[in-house]
Amino acid sequence: MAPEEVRRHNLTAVLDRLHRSGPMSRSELAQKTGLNRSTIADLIGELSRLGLVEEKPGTASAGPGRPSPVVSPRPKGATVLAVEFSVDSVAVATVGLGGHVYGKVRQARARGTHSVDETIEEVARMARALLDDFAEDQVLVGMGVAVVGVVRRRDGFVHLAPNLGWKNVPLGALLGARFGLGDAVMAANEADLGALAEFRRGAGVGATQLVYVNSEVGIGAGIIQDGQPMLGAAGYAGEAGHTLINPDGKPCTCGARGCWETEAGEAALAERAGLTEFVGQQLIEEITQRVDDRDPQTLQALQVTGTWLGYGIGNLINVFNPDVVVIGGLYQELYPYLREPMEEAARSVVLQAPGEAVRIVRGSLGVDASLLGAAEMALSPVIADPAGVRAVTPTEPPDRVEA
Amino acid sequence: MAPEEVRRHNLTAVLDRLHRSGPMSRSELAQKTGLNRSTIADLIGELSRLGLVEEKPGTASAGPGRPSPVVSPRPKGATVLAVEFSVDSVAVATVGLGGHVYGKVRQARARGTHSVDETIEEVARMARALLDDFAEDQVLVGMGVAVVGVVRRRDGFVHLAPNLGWKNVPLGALLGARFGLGDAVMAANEADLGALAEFRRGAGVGATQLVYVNSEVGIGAGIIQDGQPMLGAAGYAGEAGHTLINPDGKPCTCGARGCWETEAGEAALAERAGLTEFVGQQLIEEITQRVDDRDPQTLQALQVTGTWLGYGIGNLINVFNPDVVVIGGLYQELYPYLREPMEEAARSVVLQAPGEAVRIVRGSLGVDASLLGAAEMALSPVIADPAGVRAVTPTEPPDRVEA
DNA sequence: CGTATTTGTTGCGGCGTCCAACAATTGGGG
DNA sequence: CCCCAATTGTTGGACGCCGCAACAAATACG
Repeated sequence: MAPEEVRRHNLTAVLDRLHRSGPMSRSELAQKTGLNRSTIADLIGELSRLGLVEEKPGTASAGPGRPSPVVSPRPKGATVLAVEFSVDSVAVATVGLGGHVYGKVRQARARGTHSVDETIEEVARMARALLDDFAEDQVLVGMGVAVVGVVRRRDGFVHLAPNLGWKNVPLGALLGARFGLGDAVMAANEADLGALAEFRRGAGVGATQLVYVNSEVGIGAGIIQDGQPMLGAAGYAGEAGHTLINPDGKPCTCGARGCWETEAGEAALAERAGLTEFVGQQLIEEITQRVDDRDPQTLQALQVTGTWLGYGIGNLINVFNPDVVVIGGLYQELYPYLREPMEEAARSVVLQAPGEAVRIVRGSLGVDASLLGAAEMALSPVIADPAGVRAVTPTEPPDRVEA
Repeated sequence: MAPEEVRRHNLTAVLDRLHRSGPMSRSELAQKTGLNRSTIADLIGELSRLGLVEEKPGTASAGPGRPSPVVSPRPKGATVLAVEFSVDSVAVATVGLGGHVYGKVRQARARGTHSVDETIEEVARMARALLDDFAEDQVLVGMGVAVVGVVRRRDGFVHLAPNLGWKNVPLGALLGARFGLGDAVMAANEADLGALAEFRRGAGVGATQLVYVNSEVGIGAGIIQDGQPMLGAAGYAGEAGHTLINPDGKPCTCGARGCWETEAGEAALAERAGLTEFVGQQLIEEITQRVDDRDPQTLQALQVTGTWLGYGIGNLINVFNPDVVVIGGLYQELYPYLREPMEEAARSVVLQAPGEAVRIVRGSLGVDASLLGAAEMALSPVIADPAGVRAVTPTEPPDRVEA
């Protein structure tokens, strides 16, 4: 490890703290990082010159002593485009260092197959409005993409996204080309990014081992292991929705039978509730309505589905020994109704030791978890090498098509 | 990161390479670590003064140029006691840096409850013979312990070890006190350590994401994630044997029903084969015999058990996206018979993407995997801080009891 | 208003790595 | 047999980065 690597390491340590925990006094930074006051001063100076942090004179004063200036991450210094391709919507946001959201657009779409090209053009239109709002000195550094499907981390290759009708789509490369961002595009699975977001800015802050359970049409899991996303050998880890949990179960879209998601997924819930004509948000609303009316079939459906959900969660707890399990996706909204059977079922599976320390909680970022996770992912190279920040200038998106 | 931490980091980088990959020329070390020739010379000098490596003059000469001396890890410089408390045996070994095994003793025991104190005394007797063989200048640095049960990593507290009849035993502290090793004792689960050993010195060398499936009485998994053992929040990760895989299955010792190990474990196999009076090695031998005789019930039992084994492995592949799955424990020996149904069942569960790159292989370390893993674990503090090595002197174990 | 306390600032020293020049050693070609 | 190219250990010096200690600045409290 060369001296310059040490420098990078320490710049990262400081910036990472600010990015995660927000504004902080210089002296606090020195304490937390264990670095000397003079070193911190020097590091802050460099980060400030790079435009990644800014200092406001001594706003923080508690007790006697010279007031310490407060250092804040500077969102304009490094902003990313976050994009989410979800089951029934597409979303774009601009997010800066420290997690500041400049703007966010979500566009509902019918479920089913969508052309890749048209979808990208739609994203381009949505992004244009957000990019137009950029300040003069605002620096764009890349793009993060969340996809509801199996995505290879390395290059953003979409192996399979049944809910979009995509197969073997080099999405990362396509977006990079379309926006003129080259390889400053990172893509990953929705659940993995939801996990990252809830871990960084949501219900899982402070966890060391986090399991995020994302339910949309299918069920996916995202895992944070020792503070780092667990990617697997090729970035495909977390496909817990297709673990076998009931050999006598229903056939699954994946070709197997009795997968967790065939028992605990949205379709299973809808079928048990006799509401197969509804999907997504409408299904949620319909169910909520019927719960209020104390409809027995709906209550029973929630009971059964919650139980299956809990079995699968129990399995994940035994395997990962997490301190937090976060329920994300659709079921966030049904959490109050699913909670009891889910927790009971999980308890029935979980061994005593891993069961003692775990909390099962509802996600706190709502539908935007994956989108925010995509932003976090795209910001990570900046934090890993603050001095290496390169601004990218997107090619001008096309003018809006006039009617 | 202070300068002294940089030094430690680089010492670790060099020693770790030697420990894992064995003897290596100086120039090769420089290449692999990216450090300068002069820096390498300095680091080797320090490690040599610490007694952790030794140089033999230019044995390695390929092509023109000045021959580069070969640097080797020096096992005597840091040796550990490795102990394994398994289902039907206790084992002790002395292992030095680089993985050199000085001696190894395994003592078969009947299954069932064993007194903690007597077991520790037995280990002390076994260890004595090995310690007597120590050379004058051989340095003992600690003890690593593998336990067939649920063990808390931090302090070696045995939460539950049904196969030994132990519950809430502060094993780490007891062993530390008995041997006068204080807190230089580390304990962990058998499967976790089997994973570590196969990853470092067995069938999983070179993997990035490894899943080790250990079958003794129950089934446990050990996971290597990005080259590091995955421990979970409290060190209990990997209890895959108690994941629900068949809701209509048999009751499990854990209180639940349809756990993976009730379907794919040793007891299930024995029952299907009609050999419930045999356990462990005897069961293996009996089965092997009957397979040679083409006994239909045995063949069928292997077919069914292999299938269940494969389902669970498939689940793990979907969740972890490993590049290697290593079959360890009892089933290593039945691997040839289990392989086909296992692989077919796994394939039926695994998604295409994570299934493409994975290899399912038989462990190559045999019954000693966990024991060797315990040694690797106990050696890890030396590698993490080579300059901080402290020799420990075990209290003289009691004289052998004369008959 | 003075004192204790905390923290930024500054100059210096130390540690650890890199660099460049040189020496050592070997293989191969004439 | 000798010379040259290639590779690598060795050595002294330079550089980068951090820690330290003394000092200055700014605040709370009595």
